[in-house]
Amino acid sequence: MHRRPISIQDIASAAGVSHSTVSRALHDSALISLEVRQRIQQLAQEMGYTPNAVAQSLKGQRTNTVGLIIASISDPFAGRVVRGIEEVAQAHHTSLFLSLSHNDPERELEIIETFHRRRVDGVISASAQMGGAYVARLAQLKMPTVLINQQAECEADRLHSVDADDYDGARQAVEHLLALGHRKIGYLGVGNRRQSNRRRFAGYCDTLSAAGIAVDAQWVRIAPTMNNVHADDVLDGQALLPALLPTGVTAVFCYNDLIAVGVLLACRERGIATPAQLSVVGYDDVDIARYVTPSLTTIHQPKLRLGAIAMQMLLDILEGRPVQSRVLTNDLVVRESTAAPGSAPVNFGD
Amino acid sequence: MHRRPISIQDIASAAGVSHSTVSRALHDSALISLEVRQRIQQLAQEMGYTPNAVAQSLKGQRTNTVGLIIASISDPFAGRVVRGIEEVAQAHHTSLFLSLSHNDPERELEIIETFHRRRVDGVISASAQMGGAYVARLAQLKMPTVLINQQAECEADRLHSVDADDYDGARQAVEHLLALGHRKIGYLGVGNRRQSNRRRFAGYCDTLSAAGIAVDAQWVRIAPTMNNVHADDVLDGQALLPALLPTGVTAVFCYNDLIAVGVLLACRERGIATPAQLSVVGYDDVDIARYVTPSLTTIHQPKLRLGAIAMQMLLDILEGRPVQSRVLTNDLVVRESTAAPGSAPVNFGD
DNA sequence: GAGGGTTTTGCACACGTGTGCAGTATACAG
DNA sequence: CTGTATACTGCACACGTGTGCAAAACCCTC
Repeated sequence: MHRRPISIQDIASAAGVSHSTVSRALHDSALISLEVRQRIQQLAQEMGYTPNAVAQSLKGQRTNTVGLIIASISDPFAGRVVRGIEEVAQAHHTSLFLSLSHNDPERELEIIETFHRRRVDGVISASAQMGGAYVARLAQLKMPTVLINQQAECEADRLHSVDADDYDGARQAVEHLLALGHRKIGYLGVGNRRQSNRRRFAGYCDTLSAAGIAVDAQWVRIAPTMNNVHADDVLDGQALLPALLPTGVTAVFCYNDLIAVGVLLACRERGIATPAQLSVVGYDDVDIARYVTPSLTTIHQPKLRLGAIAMQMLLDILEGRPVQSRVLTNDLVVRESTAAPGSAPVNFGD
Repeated sequence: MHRRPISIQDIASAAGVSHSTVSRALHDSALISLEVRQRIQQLAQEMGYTPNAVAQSLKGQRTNTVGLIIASISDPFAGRVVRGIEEVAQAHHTSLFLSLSHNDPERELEIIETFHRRRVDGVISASAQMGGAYVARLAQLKMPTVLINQQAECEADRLHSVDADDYDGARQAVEHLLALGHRKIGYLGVGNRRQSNRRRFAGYCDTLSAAGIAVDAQWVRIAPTMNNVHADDVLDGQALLPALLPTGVTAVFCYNDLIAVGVLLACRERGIATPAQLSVVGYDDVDIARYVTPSLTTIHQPKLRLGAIAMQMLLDILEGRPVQSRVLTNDLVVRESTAAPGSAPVNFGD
């Protein structure tokens, strides 16, 4: 029932020539007479021939295929990045293998092995976890790799990265709050994306220190590391906020927009007015940030560009062009969730 | 520089046997003596051998590869569906090719051709547009296909679908509003997803009719078809609502949650209280629905299951098992955006 | 030690495509 | 008519893997 698709051999038989001639004719090789070339091309058209990319991949050493590792596709941040990647890939006739890691190191290794089996030309990883073993294996397999938002130290020739500047983004967020007059500023982070969390937290600490404010350990809460799906970020934010309230913070800087949304929900439950009683800053500028009430002040990451540049970088590596890891800048987007500290004290508990 | 990965031939040379023996040994064939089998397996391990899936695909007629067509990855609805698909695929050692159509029929055709070139075992499409030519080509190429939320008429043997019941979902939404006491209920739809929009609209019309209410054409607005990216759904909802206000509707049923979010934003701009002055019902139950204010009453689609079942169905087709298109049921989720029609009249304009 | 049975291995081909090299046909010059 | 340059085409191999069939090696029995 599953009759196989027609091959150049079939066309060769029909045209009364050898398969070599057909192969060359379809590639418009000057070795084949114009007349024969056109006849074969038309015949191929009529017979509905589609070249077998698998065979071509086996023959040549390129598969025109790239493996993509994403932590969670439900994360709105990843969605935009993937779109940027896909657009560039499509334009260069490269197909994407999609795999979700759910921030599970074991699964990440499996995915790498699968990609290697499939002989992908390269790998793009936007999976935030990045265990050491995982990157080590990537380097060992000599698969050209571009990491997104992971700031690889360029260990190997084939390991590159494109990042948005987490440290500076955090700085902008905190300085915005300082400029509004806040002095007690909390930080809500995550435990399962250590690299970026560490950098944003460092930006937060340093900026406060530079302003002569000693960071109180009570102001900082990190979500436990068990949950790795994105939806839980909101729950985490919601669960983490109460612990922060007794400390008297008038503003909170969140690891990302979803945490911030959780904070907003928690405030709503408790009748805490935002931003009158508590200012909230997110990170990423995902779509949701514009839709919640109040709309979120946040740090905008150039997600589409992040993806597009990563893909372009990978193509450059494959073509042997010189490439250099890049760090993009983020921009503060001021919306409604931040204001000068109000007179109303935070009402914790009831 | 790009030394090729080692092959079974390399192992054969190292072990002093033929490549056939290696191939059989690695497959634990009983034809090979246990001693040789173990020796070769260990050798393969030591040499870091990874089977070449491309060659295997060429030899066998299966590639263990599935093509995935999604309208837009940024659409939170698609994200969950993809996750369901990916989970089942991963469990069955099947890799996914991801392509985004942006609801562009021309692009959809290109994608189909690419998938065919790559000899994917099957295709899953969650691209809502579905031009006729596109499905026709799929059937012509004899690629086993499962459509999600497109209710294919099972034209060919290989064309199946898994859907959530749009008509019934719309019925539930409207009956909920009727039960609350609403009589004038608007509908905000989209122009670029005709199939599902038509079905939801039909459910809306029929339910109102069954309740003895004649649908006023003024109550219905469909977003123009130019924009196909998801983010614009919110803008469309925002832009469409004003036209609806003068008609005196006390509730509006939206094609999806994003449209509904747009409606909420428009209401906020104009000082219209939701749900006191206007009840809003969405569709899909994406995460955002829980995060906006007021949280959205909506129709929950089993997105994860939709994807998982689609993938499982495709695997069944490939294994020759009998399969049947399925229609899943949706559930009404009541939240804060709906209430009995208030006394306060809608204040349109200023 | 020859014959028969069993176990183990290698040869050769297949999958579909691309390409170096040799071979054939055509044209042209001597 | 022979020799040579030129245009065109086919042979044969390669990519890496899997498999039917035959051949080789081994064991056992008479």
